[in-house]
Amino acid sequence: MSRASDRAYRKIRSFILSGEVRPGMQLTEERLSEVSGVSRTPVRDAVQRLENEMLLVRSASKRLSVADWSNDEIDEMFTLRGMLESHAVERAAQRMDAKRLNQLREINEALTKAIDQATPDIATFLTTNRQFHDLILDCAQSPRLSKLLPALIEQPVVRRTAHQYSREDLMQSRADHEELIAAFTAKDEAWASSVMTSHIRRAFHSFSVATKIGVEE
Amino acid sequence: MSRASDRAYRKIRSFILSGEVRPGMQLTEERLSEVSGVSRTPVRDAVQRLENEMLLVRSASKRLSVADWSNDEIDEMFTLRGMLESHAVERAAQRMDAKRLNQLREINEALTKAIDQATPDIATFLTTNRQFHDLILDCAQSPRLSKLLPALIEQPVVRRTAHQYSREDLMQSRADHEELIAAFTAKDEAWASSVMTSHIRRAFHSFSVATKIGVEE
DNA sequence: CGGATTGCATTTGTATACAATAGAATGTCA
DNA sequence: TGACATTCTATTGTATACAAATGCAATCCG
Repeated sequence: MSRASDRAYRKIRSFILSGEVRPGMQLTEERLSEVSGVSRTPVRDAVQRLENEMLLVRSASKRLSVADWSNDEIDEMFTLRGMLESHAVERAAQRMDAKRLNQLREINEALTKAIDQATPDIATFLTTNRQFHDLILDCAQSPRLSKLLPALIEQPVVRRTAHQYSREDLMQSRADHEELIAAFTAKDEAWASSVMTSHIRRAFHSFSVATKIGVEE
Repeated sequence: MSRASDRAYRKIRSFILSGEVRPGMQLTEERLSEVSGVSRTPVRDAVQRLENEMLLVRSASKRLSVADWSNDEIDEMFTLRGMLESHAVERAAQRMDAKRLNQLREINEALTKAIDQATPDIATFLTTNRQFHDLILDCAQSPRLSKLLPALIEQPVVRRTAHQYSREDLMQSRADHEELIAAFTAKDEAWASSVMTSHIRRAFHSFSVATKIGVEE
């Protein structure tokens, strides 16, 4: 059986990622403990984790609310993610082995199946896409990156706009993954790194178009 | 009066940074609560913060110990710090104002005084150096960077070897700061960014020499 | 003798009661 | 009426007791 603090963490996190609780909304620890069915102690653990991921924020008076990001913060989030994932992919290229390379290929095949349909299966796309990035992160063998990156990758704003992505966006993602695999096969760190940089920035562009933000009017 | 969890955090943190508790050393929450004079509840808060900064780690069985980093992890820590501080300095260059520019100049004058002596005042050097980087971080106006960077900057391994830095290292740091100020004055982000990149990498080199690590034998 | 197993001691995890504090509401007086 | 002080209330912070889990060592059995 999992720990109560983990259950609370997952529950609150899913509320935020799904958009069930809106950015800026005020929360109380007691309310969260009711919702997640555990006492305030493990809730406080969970809340602190979510604060560190910047999904929750505390006002000056320690009151709790769901984070509400400015366009500048979202832009920077993608920038940082680009820098760190490019770095991760360099490390991964140096440490890649045949077994994991095959796993990457399998994951990307699953991803291909998900989008090669009349109506792309976005949920599966998101899951397999995440698996792909997670496996790379695993290959990078860096505890620090493994701690920092997930908080930049899993974001409510991204999650909520995913279903608006065009087929071209999804196809391009798949192609990027293919190229990454090629770079890994060639053990070419610089190639892998540059592909990842554009992969992430392109994701930001798709996101911007989907949400109409990031374009000065 | 500060909160108990903050007092515990500062106390435990100072033990780690000063080297009073050694890397790899096992700790218990109860022992820490005795040492810091508060109950286990705020100690757990403090410990979670320190875990996030990777100064403390938990084993698979949730037992607590002081982090002990490999050379690879230290190298990467400097790499990440270089990437993030270079990014911070770009943002800062765009947002710099006259008042803060003057503050930077004052801080660097204080730093100069600290090292222009028969025996350089390392403690003051560390303090003012930190002030310099903190003020830049403040100018960058990025909550995310403000959360991530301090954990990369304040590190026990660095702190403990600081007194071994040569006068040349200290003078070079001062010169880097001067150049950063010049870049800020010229509002030249790229200049500022590149200076910061070498500034951090040079710091890693000084550190490596001081500790004899990072050199394959 | 080696390896699994059980029981005990240590340590972490959780619930709950209470203390401290910040915000809101109410009252008071010029 | 409006600014200020004063309760009152809602919320977070802390201590403590107890539950669960983990490591360790003695024990048992092959």
